[in-house]
Amino acid sequence: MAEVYIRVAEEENEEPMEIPSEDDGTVLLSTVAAQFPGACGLRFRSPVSQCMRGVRLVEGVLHAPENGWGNIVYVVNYPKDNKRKMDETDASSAVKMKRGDMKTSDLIVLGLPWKTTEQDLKDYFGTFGEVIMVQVKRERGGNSKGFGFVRFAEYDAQEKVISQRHMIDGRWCDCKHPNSKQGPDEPLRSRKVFVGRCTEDMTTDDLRQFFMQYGEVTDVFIPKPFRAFAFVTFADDQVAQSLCGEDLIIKGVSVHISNAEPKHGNRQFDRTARFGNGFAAQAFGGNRSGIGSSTNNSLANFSSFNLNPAMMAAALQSSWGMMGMLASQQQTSNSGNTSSGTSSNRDQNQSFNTGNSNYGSSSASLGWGAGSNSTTGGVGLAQGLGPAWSQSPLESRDTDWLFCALKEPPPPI
DNA sequence: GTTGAGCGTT
Repeated sequence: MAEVYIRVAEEENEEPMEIPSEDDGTVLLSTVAAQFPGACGLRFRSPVSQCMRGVRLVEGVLHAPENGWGNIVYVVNYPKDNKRKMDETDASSAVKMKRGDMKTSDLIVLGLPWKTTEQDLKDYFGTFGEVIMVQVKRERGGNSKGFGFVRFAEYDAQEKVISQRHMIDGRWCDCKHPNSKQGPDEPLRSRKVFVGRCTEDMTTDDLRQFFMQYGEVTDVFIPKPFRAFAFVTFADDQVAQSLCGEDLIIKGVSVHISNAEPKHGNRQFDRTARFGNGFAAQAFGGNRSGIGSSTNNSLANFSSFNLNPAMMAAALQSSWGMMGMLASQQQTSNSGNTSSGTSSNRDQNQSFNTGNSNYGSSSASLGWGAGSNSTTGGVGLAQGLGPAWSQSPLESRDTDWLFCALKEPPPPI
């Protein structure tokens, strides 16, 4: 079947965006989520019954209704009511927040393609709000280090940017508060869980799509080479904590969820991070600012039932478990390597364009940013448009998994 | 096979 586009919108009467289907006529949830971060499914209004209907979702693959996708508009589903629309996030929460918490700060952008320039970053992030500083960190020779920094004028743009992943020049990138800024602002209760007994066929996409049913997932990390565990970070620490101790079934396999221990070399939250009950957090005043932990989540009030989010989710997950049993072995390599930019290695085996020496200093920032540490003024920008680089979005750091699988050395670049 | 990358002028 030829590629078709289906029309998807955040609300029924909003302008739809066209999302491409796969060759077999299905649509990957990951494709939808790339445009609608946090999406966990689709629904549509049946032309016959006039009722909303859910689109069948199996193993992260959305299947067309009986008569094909047609020309109707599909509406994005989000976990619970966690809609991530910018206008909604703040009107309410901003009121409760203290002023000091609303200042913007520099964000580190990880996983950048080597070829990405300051201008590229400004163009991309400019769609979220006014950008007052961008930098791409470079080696002395001018080669990108694969990360950079960005700062926004508006706090809500920053929040939005942190809350999702970013496709920049063909790679998935993550924006976070840099380590240098985290310090005591790190939430005391970990939003990250350890997922033990993983199998090798679990991709970051699989885990993201699975765990998204419990709440917004902000990061998935799978060490490479395969080590049978993973880390999943949620936007909300309560969600993370509620899952600890559970044995969940993913793709037919029972995985064990437990607290993520502090990373080696990260002293910041020794001790306190392991307490899941919130005691320590409350003792210290609980709600720390900084790391965009969205506090107004709909799962929080589960305590008024005798049902915690994990229990509720356990009921909801059955389809995954069963479908996983049946389908895991026949899955073709559809979403395989769209997985995370956060779990790729950083080998430097790529063809830098060494002829490009336009970068006078290691940082070319949009220099006028208030309070930013820029020093170079804006000149770097105009020069940042380098020569045409190879357009291949796949870089060698993305394909280590492939070479592992083939048990052959990588071919020469 | 159950605890992880990379973090900012030089």
